[in-house]
Amino acid sequence: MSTRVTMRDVAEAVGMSPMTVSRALREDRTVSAKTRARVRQIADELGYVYDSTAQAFRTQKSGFVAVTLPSINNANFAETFRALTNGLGEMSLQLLLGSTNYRVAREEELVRQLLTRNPEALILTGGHHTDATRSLIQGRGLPVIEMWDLPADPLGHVVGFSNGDAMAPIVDHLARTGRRKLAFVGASEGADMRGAARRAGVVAAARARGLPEVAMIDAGPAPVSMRHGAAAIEAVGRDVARYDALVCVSDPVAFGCLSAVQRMGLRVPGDLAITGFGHFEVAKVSHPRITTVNVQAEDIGRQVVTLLQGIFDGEVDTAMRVDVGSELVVGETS
Amino acid sequence: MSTRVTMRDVAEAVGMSPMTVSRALREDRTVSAKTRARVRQIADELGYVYDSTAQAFRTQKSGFVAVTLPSINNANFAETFRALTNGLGEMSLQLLLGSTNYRVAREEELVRQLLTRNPEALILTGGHHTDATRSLIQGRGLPVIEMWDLPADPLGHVVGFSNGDAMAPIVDHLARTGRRKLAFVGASEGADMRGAARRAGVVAAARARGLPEVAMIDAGPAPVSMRHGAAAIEAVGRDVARYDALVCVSDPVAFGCLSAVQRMGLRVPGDLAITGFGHFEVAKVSHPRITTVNVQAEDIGRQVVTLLQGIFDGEVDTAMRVDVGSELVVGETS
DNA sequence: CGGTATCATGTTACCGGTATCAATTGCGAC
DNA sequence: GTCGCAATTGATACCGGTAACATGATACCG
Repeated sequence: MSTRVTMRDVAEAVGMSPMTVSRALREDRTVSAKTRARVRQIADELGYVYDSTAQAFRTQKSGFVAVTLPSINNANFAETFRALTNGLGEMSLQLLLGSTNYRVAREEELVRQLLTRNPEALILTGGHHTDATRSLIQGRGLPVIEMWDLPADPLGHVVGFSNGDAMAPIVDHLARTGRRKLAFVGASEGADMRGAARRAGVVAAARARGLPEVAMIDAGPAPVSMRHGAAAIEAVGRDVARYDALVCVSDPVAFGCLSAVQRMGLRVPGDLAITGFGHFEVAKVSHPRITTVNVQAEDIGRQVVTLLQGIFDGEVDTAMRVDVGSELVVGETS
Repeated sequence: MSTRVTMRDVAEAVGMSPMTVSRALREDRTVSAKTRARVRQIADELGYVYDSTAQAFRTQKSGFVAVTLPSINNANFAETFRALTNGLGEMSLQLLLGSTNYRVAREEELVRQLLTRNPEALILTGGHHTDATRSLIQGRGLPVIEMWDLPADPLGHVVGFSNGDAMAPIVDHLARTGRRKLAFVGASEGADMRGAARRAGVVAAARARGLPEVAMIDAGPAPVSMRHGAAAIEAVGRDVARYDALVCVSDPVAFGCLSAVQRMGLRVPGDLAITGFGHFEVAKVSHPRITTVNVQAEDIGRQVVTLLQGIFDGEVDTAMRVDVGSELVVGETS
């Protein structure tokens, strides 16, 4: 069994102390250029691989930033994640990702697990958590950022937008173009809190505009996607024509609805308007293009990075609340 | 500064040694049930959080399995990832994810970084790597699994399918239904090796069936998705009608092509057949449904888990090669 | 030329768990 | 009561880096 190559081995080969090797490999300028080069070369020759675990242990800095996402199969979250990876990578931080499948209980378990890795910050998607999650997080000095939401009672910092408020422009737009009988298509009440907030936003906006009560079309438990939207409309059948507009919880759901409606021979937007949420690629590409709301997923990631930089540099003392906003993008389905 | 709660603190509070606390928290049956319960309770009261870093350091087992994916914004990879998360979670292993953006140079950097975390296994998507990556990996005892491909010269174990061979049934199907003038729509030569393999598979199959040379429609650098497919077809314009069939590198690209073609007023499959790859949701839901190839992304994840179990249990000595296959799914676009 | 600043390197201890082996206790059998 | 064995618990060392401080060598100053 060839035991692994450590700094000590490199040091011995170089004829210097482990400390010097450590410094050399970290580009410490107190080590002479000559020594540094020699250490590098010999480390390579021996196939030395640095042990981040030991470093994390000794320095009590893991180099990890923990992130929870409801689902990794979501273009918007993926974009945020990519922005985080890039931004934090430049700060030599590595993302430790966990996916909650839209369940707060799973989130709790995940946070528990992630915390044992001693992350330097915790980034949660959404603002709803179990009490246990909250108490797990509180009290440690750990910076916490909730994103993709603007919770009323945040755990720490917040970078997001109001899922409820974001729906008002859609309802406005539909009302202005003469639609009155709206139906909301989304997941069943329960796990997806951002979806629920959007639903509530639609209901409130419709009331404010004096529209009739919004009908609810249930697409099943979260996460809901294209096929759930299509199946929900198929279940409703041609009765769907009794609505003026389908307001969907997300673009994939909207696309599912669009396909199902087209399949029935109804015309969009002639017979029925359809709107989505999230500015997913499918909304931009589909025929007709789906009216949606752009939430600037990438910007959320970038803002989180900026915020974390400020936190690590000690420039942030109070809990920040960044509203990245959202904007209506009118397509061809309304 | 309230220094963190350690096992020693818990031990002191309980009035026992840290060793006993360690055992109690790990459900070691040599600790009496009474002691275990007391330790648990006091640990909770003190807000003790276990330190996996210390454990990883001492035991030299990180509890990590490193995974590289080309892109996390891909439903198929996401499905594999989910299967891995679930399966490995049951073995108390945590995934350490990195995304390569379809670039082998980025993969090299990523592998280097991941290896410093001392993972217990390394799972790579695809079978093409830089020489440096290969030499980084070789020689350590680390189990390596390449997935989503069947490389000729594997690094270790393999769970995947042949991207080239998977295209033959598509070409067969198109040829049988009278299509002769095929065009392949995919990323430019370069980064995406699985895409290139698919392209080569189409060219080879077309030759074998005596079809005319396959035309190439370039959708730009990888990763290519819906909008790149659409843009590529828009660039070609109505000349696209000179082809019988568009064979696309993936379902999202196929969907982009479909939309663009429909937008031009051409009929699918009347004027033109379109095929995709990957059995993405969009292929099942779009109107018309896209003919595609099902690659069983989830099964790949499950097989990798099974394989890893075998490896950790010492039941696997030789390099395994698991072909999960693929199957044509005929839709309405051909 | 002595004294001090600067640069390069070394020594020691320690981060928080756990493997290993030793010690103690409890209990039934004889 | 004593012995033997199992059931518990404890003591010690160690995993591989690096912070903090110490040391030795060299340069530079008046």
